[in-house]
Amino acid sequence: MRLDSSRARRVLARVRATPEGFVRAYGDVSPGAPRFAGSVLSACEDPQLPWHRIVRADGSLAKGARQRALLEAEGVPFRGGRVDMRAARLPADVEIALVPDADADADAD
DNA sequence: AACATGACCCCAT
DNA sequence: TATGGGGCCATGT
Repeated sequence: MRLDSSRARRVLARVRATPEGFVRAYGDVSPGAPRFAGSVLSACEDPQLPWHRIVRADGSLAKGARQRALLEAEGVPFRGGRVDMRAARLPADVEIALVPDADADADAD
């Protein structure tokens, strides 16, 4: 797996652009090829990469308890065993951190 | 060039 | 909400 390929770099860029306290789905960082995102993260050994902020579209985690611990440490909200996507998911095309507005959309719908 | 695999996603039970 | 089945794309053999 070449992490320097155009696609891989695009994925990594989005992963790195995911602000602390938020998450994005595989499909968000790799539109059309969510599984590719998984391959990239699996291959990337960069300890600075916030791989834990990438979760499945339904909020479930690929790396289980370890991933959950990292997310909870950042304040990512959970609902049952998965991330509360409604509140923590970042729009697919956002590349900058936003000021969290907690209850704004937390109970709105 | 064909086949198998994957840190997935969606729709229908 | 939980399961099952089928479809997707990019890679590695």
